[in-house]
Amino acid sequence: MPPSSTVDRILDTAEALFAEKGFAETSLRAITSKAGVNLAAVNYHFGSKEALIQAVFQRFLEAFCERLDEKLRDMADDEVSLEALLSLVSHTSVAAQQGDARRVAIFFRLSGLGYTQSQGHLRKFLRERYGDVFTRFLMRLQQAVPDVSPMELFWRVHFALGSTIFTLSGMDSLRAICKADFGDDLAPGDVDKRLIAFLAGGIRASLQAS
Amino acid sequence: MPPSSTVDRILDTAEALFAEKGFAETSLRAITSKAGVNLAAVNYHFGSKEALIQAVFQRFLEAFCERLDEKLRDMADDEVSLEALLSLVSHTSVAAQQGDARRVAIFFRLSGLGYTQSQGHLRKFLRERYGDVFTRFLMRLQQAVPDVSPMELFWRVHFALGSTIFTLSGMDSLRAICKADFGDDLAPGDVDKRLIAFLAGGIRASLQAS
DNA sequence: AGGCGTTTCAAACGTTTGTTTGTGTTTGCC
DNA sequence: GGCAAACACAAACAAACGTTTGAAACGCCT
Repeated sequence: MPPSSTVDRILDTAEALFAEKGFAETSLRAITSKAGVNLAAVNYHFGSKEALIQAVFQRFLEAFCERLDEKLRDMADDEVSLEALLSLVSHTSVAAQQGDARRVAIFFRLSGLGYTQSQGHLRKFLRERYGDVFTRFLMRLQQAVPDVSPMELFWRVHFALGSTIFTLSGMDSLRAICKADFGDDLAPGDVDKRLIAFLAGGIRASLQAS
Repeated sequence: MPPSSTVDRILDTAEALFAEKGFAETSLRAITSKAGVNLAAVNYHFGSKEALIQAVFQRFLEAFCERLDEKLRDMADDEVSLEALLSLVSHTSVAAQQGDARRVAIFFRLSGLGYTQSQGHLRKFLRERYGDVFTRFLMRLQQAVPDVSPMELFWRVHFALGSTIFTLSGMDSLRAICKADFGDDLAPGDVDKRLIAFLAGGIRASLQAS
């Protein structure tokens, strides 16, 4: 099967299973048997399970961060609206996964797991590797909403991050519920639009004195 | 040690360890040894690890849902603002944990884990048990923002849920980062206020035609 | 063809997991 | 005081885990 090597088959299967069940709940035997490769292949090609997890993230985030950074540079010093910046993240996610909505969902699901699960090695790995792209994006956001103080923005960005990861993690289930309850079969793009409106409203909200 | 029985010691220790590391990553041996009870005690009193997880959630949510439902009934048909409803959830969480901020953080952290981890038994358990309280709260929300269509509200509530769970899951780390970066040592209550303002802004946001 | 580095494979390794067993120990009730 | 029922305990259980091993198969180069 030349179109997919052993390494790729492991990565493809691992990212799907990790997204579905979590890291600790996914065994190497489950990955290798579903991928049709030998059990020892993971340790041979990646060294350990921990390294495999990092490799999965790296393949995801490399493409995403590269594209995002490029777009941010292209904008130079232009004034960019808050909505445009949020849409940029959305579009970059989709583009980085070559338009495959299923993979986009996996991408955010894994991001959420990476944020909540794992007691250290992953967070550290992600921070060291992609922290500065995040910082550059944050500065752009600050330009778009100068009325919001830096500290306020810090919190609101994390609020927004929570919404995004949480929503897109379970997007499939939520769309199914939506269809069942309201008879409305939304496309993933429709959800994005709604989410962006929500986030923009929240980030711009006035903080009442109290 | 009469003030805390074996069952309570197991529940206390389990909820703390689950919140810290996740369900799969926490072994029964870790729980029982830290709790100072025999390994077999878990299976004797709860039946299985899965049942222990459910028992931990039940102890948390019973108190919370009972209080929340009571407050909702007290409001009868009064007009209640969106902010007041969101604050109600916040205050009820704190009250249900007897004001212990550490336990409130654990509560939300566990909620997040329950939502993302576990492939079914927990979500089903939670839905069957506490689904109607959630529905009643949703109806109140709809009264507070009649301009938002039911389907739109459905999505925005889940966006808000994501923010809340995600934020309060990692509140401690975020407060530490905030202090390091801005020199501002926020109390948990301050975070709540900011979060509520963000959520209200998002839920009320206008959905631009596009 | 032959030798060599790379990759695959079945099998086994030592741990750790959740659970069960059998035997004490305590407890409350008549 | 004695007798069940409820509980605690050390020990062992089978299963699953990540990892390692050594030999077989492959692709390539001269």
